[in-house]
Amino acid sequence: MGQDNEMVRKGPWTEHEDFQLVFYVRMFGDRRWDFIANVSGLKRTGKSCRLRWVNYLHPGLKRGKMTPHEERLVLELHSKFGNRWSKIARKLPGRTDNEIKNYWRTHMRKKAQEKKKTTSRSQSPSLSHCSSSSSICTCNPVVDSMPMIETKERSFYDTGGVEMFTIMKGKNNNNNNNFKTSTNSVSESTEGQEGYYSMDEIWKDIDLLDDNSIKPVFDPYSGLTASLTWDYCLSTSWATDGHEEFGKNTFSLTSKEFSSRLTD
DNA sequence: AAGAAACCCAACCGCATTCTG
DNA sequence: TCAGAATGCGGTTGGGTTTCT
Repeated sequence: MGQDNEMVRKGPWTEHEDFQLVFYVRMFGDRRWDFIANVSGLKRTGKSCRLRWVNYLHPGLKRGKMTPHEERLVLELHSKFGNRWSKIARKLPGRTDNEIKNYWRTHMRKKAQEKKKTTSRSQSPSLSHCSSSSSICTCNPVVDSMPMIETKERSFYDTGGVEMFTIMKGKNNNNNNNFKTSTNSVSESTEGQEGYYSMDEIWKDIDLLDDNSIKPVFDPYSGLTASLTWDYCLSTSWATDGHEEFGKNTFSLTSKEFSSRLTD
């Protein structure tokens, strides 16, 4: 948290920041956020990086409207768990707690209230237990039968952290397929706009990093296609004196340096 | 057509929990 | 075992967009 004293960027993320974050998460996994924040050269807190990743950049995220099924599930799960958004999100693959939370605030709460009203009016006991209140039982076989291991459950967002790095170090990246699980466009509204670099494209580029020994990286800002060998990254002192030192020496780049260094 | 209201969602904040040395 | 750091979570805010009047 030493970076708190430095100039810390806040507010909306730029595409270049996104690209950089994805790159470094891909390299180091999505665990050590302060470390990633440091080595990436992003002037963001680890917390901010994590949030951006979890809520926007994660490859498995669904985008777009909730399906009726998801909608129903949210309603039912909320009746079971209350405002435990992360818990609810785990049952809705591709949806984030933030997304569900926002969705609930706008759509569902209103619906639930309406439902409650109509229920109380019509005095229908069969529906009353599934209203917006945080009652305990769902009585819903769909919800209740869904597999969820409470404790050791692996987070949807977890891409593997150091484990993944180990795999990459062995240059066997087959396991990384699960890293890119979605071809959904991240931003439907901006898709196709000129100059907009969608997450699809970012992922496509980053995916290429896995496929070739010389890895092309397209920097949306510089417009350069750079090449970076993993050997270059991995031949440094990663495994010896701790990640931080490695990171400072090798990856502490500003945005511009980031793209230009890659072309070397 | 313009202003107001409602909606949507990304991002921040603070607190709680877990991890690590 | 304990303190500090890191991470996770839920609540809230603010700005952009869409819909309504």
